[in-house]
Amino acid sequence: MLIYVLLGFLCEKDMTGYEIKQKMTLSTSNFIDASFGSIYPMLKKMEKGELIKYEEVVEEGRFKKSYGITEKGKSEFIEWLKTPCTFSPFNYEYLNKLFFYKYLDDLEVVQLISSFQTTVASEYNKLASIEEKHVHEMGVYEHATLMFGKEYYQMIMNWHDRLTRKITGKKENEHENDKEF
Amino acid sequence: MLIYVLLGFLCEKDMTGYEIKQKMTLSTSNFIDASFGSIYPMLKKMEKGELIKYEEVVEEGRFKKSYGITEKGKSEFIEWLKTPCTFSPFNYEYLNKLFFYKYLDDLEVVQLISSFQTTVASEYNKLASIEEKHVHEMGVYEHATLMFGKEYYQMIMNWHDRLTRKITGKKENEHENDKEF
DNA sequence: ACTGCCATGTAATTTGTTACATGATTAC
DNA sequence: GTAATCATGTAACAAATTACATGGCAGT
Repeated sequence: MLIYVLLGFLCEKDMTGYEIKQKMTLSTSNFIDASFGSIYPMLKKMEKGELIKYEEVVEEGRFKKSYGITEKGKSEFIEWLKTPCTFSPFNYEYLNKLFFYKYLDDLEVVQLISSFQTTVASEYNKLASIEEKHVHEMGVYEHATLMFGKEYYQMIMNWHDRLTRKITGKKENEHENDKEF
Repeated sequence: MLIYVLLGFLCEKDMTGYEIKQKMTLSTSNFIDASFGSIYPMLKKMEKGELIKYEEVVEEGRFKKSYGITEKGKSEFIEWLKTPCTFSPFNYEYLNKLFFYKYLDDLEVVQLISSFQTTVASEYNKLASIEEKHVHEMGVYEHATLMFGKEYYQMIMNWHDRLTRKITGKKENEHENDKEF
């Protein structure tokens, strides 16, 4: 979902395709790092759909297209942001969204996270039940990949718990010792 | 890399596309779970490339294509399996390979895992250095996604450590208390 | 002069998905 | 008889990649 990363970045300020790519490499390469070959055509497509607009500028003799988000783009982005994630283990959609949660209210974020936690927990349980039924017929490596899934989900749940505590703690100015997150 | 999952499954025994899909859902859906719309065309393509062959059989009045791997397919699969993974966070290639590591020697596996550990550690360090340089200009959520990456890599390293201990422990009949993996 | 970075873009290809279409068997 | 499962397949579409192509500026 490259489109939403681009919209998210353009929410903050106007940028060129090149600048967006740089920012992606720095801050989102962790879960998404598109190439120029997908960024530029996507920007063009979004411009046609009136989600973004651009000005042609010349800086230091260099030709640039400075893209900015439109009202239509902004509202479509926020709407996407508010939609709860369907979870799939190697789908970075939720990180993509979470990265931009600053554009939502704390309360809304906590609710979204909580609903996501439920989904993750149910995935964890699915794996746990597969493990229970089929461990005996599983080899070391098959079992290891299953453990990977379980540990992955567990990590996500812990990570979410810490994040939630950080958000609510920040809001209610709690005692919680949160320096560590 | 659907092709290698299919080859991997067919290494074990002859199967129909339908059976493969079932097995995937049960055992690899954790990291890959292709649809019929990709399995069947891929099987056809692999058959043309002589990586697999099939027999038409009729069982319980049902028409089936029972696919089996060829020597060419087997050697291409093993070659792929031996190639060290290029790591990318939301790329399940290494799980895909690891799932089939039973077809390699323990020694080879330990070496592959060890080389992979190095890659993961270097990714972890990349994130850590980004964090060090840019925490001050990062919002809560941006930081959270970065922490996700770090914790994810940490989890992988721990998971690999346990797996390595299990493999070497098994081989050398060590004292190690490995019941827990 | 040459290398590296800035900046944009296209074309071909890869790798899948979803939706559709068919038809047989099994269990209720 | 009808719903679920077994079994295969195609067509249209989606989302992104890699490789290629262009050109200007800045520093050595």
